[in-house]
Formats: sequence, structure tokens, C-alpha cells
Amino acid sequence: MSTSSSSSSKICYNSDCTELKSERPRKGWRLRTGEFAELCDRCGIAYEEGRFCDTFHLNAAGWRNCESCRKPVHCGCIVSAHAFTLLDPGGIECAACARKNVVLGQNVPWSTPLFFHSPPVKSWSQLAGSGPVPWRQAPTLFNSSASQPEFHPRVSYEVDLSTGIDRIGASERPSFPSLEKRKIESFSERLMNGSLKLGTRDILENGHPGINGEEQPSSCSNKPQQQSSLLKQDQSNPQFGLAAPHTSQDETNGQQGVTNTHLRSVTQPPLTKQFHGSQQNGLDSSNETQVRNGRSRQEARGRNLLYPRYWPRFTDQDLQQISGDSNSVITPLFEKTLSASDAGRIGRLVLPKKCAEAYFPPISLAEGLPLKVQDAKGKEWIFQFRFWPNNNSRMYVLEGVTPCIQNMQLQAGDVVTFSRLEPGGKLVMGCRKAPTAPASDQDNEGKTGNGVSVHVDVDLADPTSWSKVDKSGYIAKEALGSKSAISRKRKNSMLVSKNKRIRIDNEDLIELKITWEEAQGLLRPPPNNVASVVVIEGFEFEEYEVQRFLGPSSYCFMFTCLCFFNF
DNA sequence: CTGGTGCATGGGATG
DNA sequence: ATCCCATGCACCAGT
Repeated sequence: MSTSSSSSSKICYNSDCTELKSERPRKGWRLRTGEFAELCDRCGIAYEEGRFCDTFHLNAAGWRNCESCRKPVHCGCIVSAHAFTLLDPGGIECAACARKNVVLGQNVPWSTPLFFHSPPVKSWSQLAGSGPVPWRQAPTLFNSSASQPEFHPRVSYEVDLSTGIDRIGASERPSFPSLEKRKIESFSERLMNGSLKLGTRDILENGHPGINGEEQPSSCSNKPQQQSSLLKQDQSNPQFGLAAPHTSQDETNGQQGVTNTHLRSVTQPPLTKQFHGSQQNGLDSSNETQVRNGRSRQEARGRNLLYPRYWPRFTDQDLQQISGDSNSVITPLFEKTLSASDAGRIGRLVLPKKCAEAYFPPISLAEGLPLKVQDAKGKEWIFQFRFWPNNNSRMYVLEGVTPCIQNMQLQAGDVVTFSRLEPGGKLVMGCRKAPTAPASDQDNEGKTGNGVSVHVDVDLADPTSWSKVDKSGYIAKEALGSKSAISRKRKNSMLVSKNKRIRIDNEDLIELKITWEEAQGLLRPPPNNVASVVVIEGFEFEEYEVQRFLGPSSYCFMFTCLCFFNF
């Protein structure tokens, strides 16, 4: 960990020490090795990565300074009288001086094709002024053409922005020996309140590092070409998985999108992980947000923590898998271990409430809204993101995940990961197999092997190219068949239920054959598996023991599969 | 009859 | 004590 590797700069917001710290020359800041903290050499107060520091205010993307009045304005999760007003279609204006500022444009998180409905946020003040709003009071949003995105309660966050930063005395410096726990807590806190920011994208798109303009260092990472260097920095922390998603500026228009501190570009070698330290976070320190006065609020908000089991624990492989060969930046959001229900036939993936509310678009109606998700292979799926009331709360689910889960060969115990792919804000669903596949027969059916796909890829960039999207997430070109979505829905059900398999129709067969080569490869047993031939009623079955997919006591009958595929 | 949908329930996690 | 969420189940529509 070295601050010198950072191309960013940060500023100590101790009012006695407002000197800009440019890290590239490694001036002013030094890292407390092993303590995950940084000290300002000038005032000596430590900034501890992994927690909210009341003293230091990193040059985070979430913080902006009005170009006119220079007052810091957080137009993200923080709501205050000094909030920006988001202009349609995306500009923001300082509530203090009314000057129009950064144009969010495509930064609007849910304006991407991820969602079909992405009404622009008309006004930040409308959303922010009222502070946290329980969802029950939230207006109809995506389901109304005139709707506005609502803030998730947890992302509404009040901070006194007028004073810049609260100061803490040395006595209030964090006690680092116990950092580990706090680090986790703060991670979650920041994850939940969106104050942990990388903001690289923000910087890139806004060209504004988020600190006072006059304080912007020459080394501030408000240049796209510097992103890579930033990303490189966060590649050495093995605790990457604990990296905190955070809100980026573009996710502030009513959405609490989350951007992990460990944004990374897979084009950059080797993907190592970092967590501690602003540099370790892969954050340009200038990109990090440390919320002033955050401690008490964070503590309070900490009660809204995302449960640790949902913290993204992405591995390099995960990220590589998701990002592929692109230059995309992955923002791990959260992950969830599939339950039996999730991986079952119902096709409903229960989403952790906090995750759903934090990272998915707000929904006011139980019908929810379609959610476009890209899997690790680049295939697009449409899930219905919805909820139903449950004990004065909500239960969020993704409907229609069965085909995707089967495509990924997931079963109970495996982990699905949700990330955001930048640029574009695509929601990416990855997967990670359980270390030891639990013996589970409940979802044995429909296993088609690695990567088998029973849908035809379409150019989802062209909305006209996919006209049939059923609730099972199936996306099909209309040209492929004249059957209704209901038919496809039924088809997908077949994939789930073996009882339905015999009812597969010709169209289904056609589409299945399209990917038969894939299926063959997937059905092929592992090299170390030796088939035993069993003759049943004159038919030869190649029998393999397939522990991975079917459990130790289950067997995969190739012939059955062949019959299924009409071979 | 089967499968999908919506909701309820209860165990477990969390505060 | 409260909340989350995995799961069960009743109802309904389609076949």
C-alpha cells in the first residue's frame, strides 16, 4: 500500500490544515502501514480508511463544489439545504447559487437500458429536501410516466455541508487495533449510505474531482487516462470482497447506486485486491468520500447495515468473468447465496431487502419493473424486479431467474453476484460456485451444463431486436417464432420441469438445437468421469456420476438428455 | 390437473 | 423485540 501510487489527491479538511495533498509526489500524506490509516503530515490527524472520519474529507466524487460559489455540495446520498437540484435531463444546479453545474447525463444510473422506464429526476430538491422518506410514502416512480425516482430511505442522508467538515481532536482519532471490525462496519455503513465513493466515473464524466476547484491538484484524477492508474491501485488488497460499494455521482439522482471502491479495469494486469487505505481501495483518494459529521450519523445509519453475507466478495476471477475483455469497470454490488427456493423451479430469487433497495431501482408498485441483467457471458436477461408486502415490510424478488440460473448451472449454495458494469451502468449477474457443491436434487432438473443457453442472443442494444421478453427472463427475437410470450413462458417452464419436457414443441426444439453444440459440451462429463453403459429397454444409457450438478448420489443420463433434445 | 402467483408463516438473524 | 427471508400454501388461470 502506498499512497505514492495514487494519482489522486486529497484534501485534509481539518480547517487548520486545508492543504491539498497531492499523492503523486507523496506530499503531505503518509500511510499508516498496517493500520489502514493515513496521516496528514501537516496536522497529524489520521484518516482511517474503512470508517467515516469526521476530520478528513477526501476528494470524493460524491462531493462537488459549485463552480460558482465553490461550496461543497453533495448531490448524492446526502440531503441538505445545499443540495443540488437535478435538472432535466441531467444537469444539476447548486441550490445555493442556482448555477447550473455538472451535467449528469448518462450518469443517471437507471437511465441506462437496464430499465425500461427511466424517468429523469426532475429535481433534487424535491427528492432531497424531505429527507429520508419511507418507501411507503414514496410516490409512484418507475411505473408512472410522470413518476420520479424516489430516494431509498437509506440513501437520503443529511449532512451539514455548509461548514465543510467537522473536526475531531486527536483524542477522537480512531483506534486502529480494532480496526478490523470497524472496517467492516464502516464498509457496510458506507455501502449502505453511499458515502463510500470511488467516483471515478463521476470524475471521468464530469471532469470534476469534487473538491474545491481552486484546490484541485494537477494530479487529481479527473482525467480519464488516469482511471487506469487508479484502478491499478486497488488491486493488492486481498479483502477486495469487503470493498464497499458506494454511491457515485451518477447514481445520485434519486438512486443510490453503489459503486465499489474497487473499481478495476480488467484490462489492467494483474487484478489484485485492495481494501484498506484510500489507495488500497483502488480509490483515488480524491475519489473517496468521507462524510463529515459522519460518525454519529454513520453509527445511526449503521443499523441499516447490509448484512455481511451480502457483501460482495468478488474474486479476480469473478471480475474477469464479468468484465470479459472489455475495458469495463466492474462495480460489485452484492451477492447472495442461492437458497433452495432461489434455485428451485419457482423462478423467484429472493433479494435481500437492503440490497434491493440500495442497488435496484425503487419500485412503488408491487408489479415492479423489468430489470435487464447481463450475465457473465454477456447474455441479456430480463427479470421482473418486484416485491410483495410482507409484515409491514417488503419482500423483494427477481422473477424469472430460472433460465438464467440454469444457464449458469447454479444450484442452491452457489452464489450469484450482482455488479454494475461501467460505463453504461449495466447490471451484471455473475455467479460463483459453492466450494463444495451440496448434494441437492431439488434443482437437478434443467441442468444443461456449462453455459448452455436455450435462448438466442439478440442485439439488446437495439430494443427492436428483442420483442419478446417473458417473465422468465427469456429474450427472443420475434422472428424466431410466432408463438406468444406465453408459449415461451411455457417453454421455459419446461426447462424447469421434466414433466413438461415431453411437451416441448417444435419451436422449442429448434431453439434448443441452436445451442446443442453448447449443450453437448456441457453435458459431457468431466474427463475423470468414466461412463458406464446401462441398457434399459433396449436403449443404451451412458451413465455418469455427476456430483457437481446432481449431487453425489445422482446420475446424469445422457440418453435422457439426448431424448430431451430430440436426438 | 398443473403450474403460476400472491401472500402468510415461522425460524433465524440482528439490534 | 424486531426484522429478514426461506419456504409453504391457498387461490386462480390455463391446459
